[in-house]
Amino acid sequence: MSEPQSEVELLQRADACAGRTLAELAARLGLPVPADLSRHKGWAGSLIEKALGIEAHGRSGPDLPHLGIEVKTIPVNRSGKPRESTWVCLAPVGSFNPGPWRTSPVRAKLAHVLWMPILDAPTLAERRVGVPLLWMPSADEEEVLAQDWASLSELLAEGDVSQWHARHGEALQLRPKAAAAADRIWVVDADGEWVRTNPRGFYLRARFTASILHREARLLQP
DNA sequence: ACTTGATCATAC
DNA sequence: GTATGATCAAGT
Repeated sequence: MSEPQSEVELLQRADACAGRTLAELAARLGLPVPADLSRHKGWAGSLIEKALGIEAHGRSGPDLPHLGIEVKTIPVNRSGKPRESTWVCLAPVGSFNPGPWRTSPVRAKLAHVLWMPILDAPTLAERRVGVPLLWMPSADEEEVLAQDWASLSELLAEGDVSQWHARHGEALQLRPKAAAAADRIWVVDADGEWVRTNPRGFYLRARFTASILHREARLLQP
């Protein structure tokens, strides 16, 4: 399958996934379904990418560079509420000039997102794809994100690593992002000293993505 | 129940 | 090590 060449083609493929179980999509692609995600955390996301004809991995930037669209699966419960926060990108650390929201890596990631809800079920194989939603931040959403970016990027630039925790931010938050808690990077702290801390990344809070998905009244087609 | 910190696999 | 894809599991 070639990559979707237009937004319409992408959305047609996405709609074709709606209502299908992960087992059905995997079978069509000749892929095994793991018993659970504990050691295959990105499996559903990769499965959906393959189902949409997106060439997985090997490139950075949006999933569809030509269309400028990022595809994200999001696990939701039976009520349609997100079960998890959403990974955005690695956070720049150390002394740097926090640029404006407009040119930030967070905005680059979130400018256009095709949300693919994955509805919870007793087993992984039985989970179904919900109704896809192509999202662009509204003016209000963008303002919230811009403000979070301003405050969080300032914290990062200041170098006070004790403040690099998950409790800041209304929509965006900072969280550790590494293979293990022991992973360390070097940064210049607020006193100009080199210190070691763990890498951080930006995540979207579940509250925020819940408000996005709320636009789609029915997450599962009849 | 929900949030925060920790973790898993794979490609390059 | 960085970036892709995320969820797990401890803490509150």
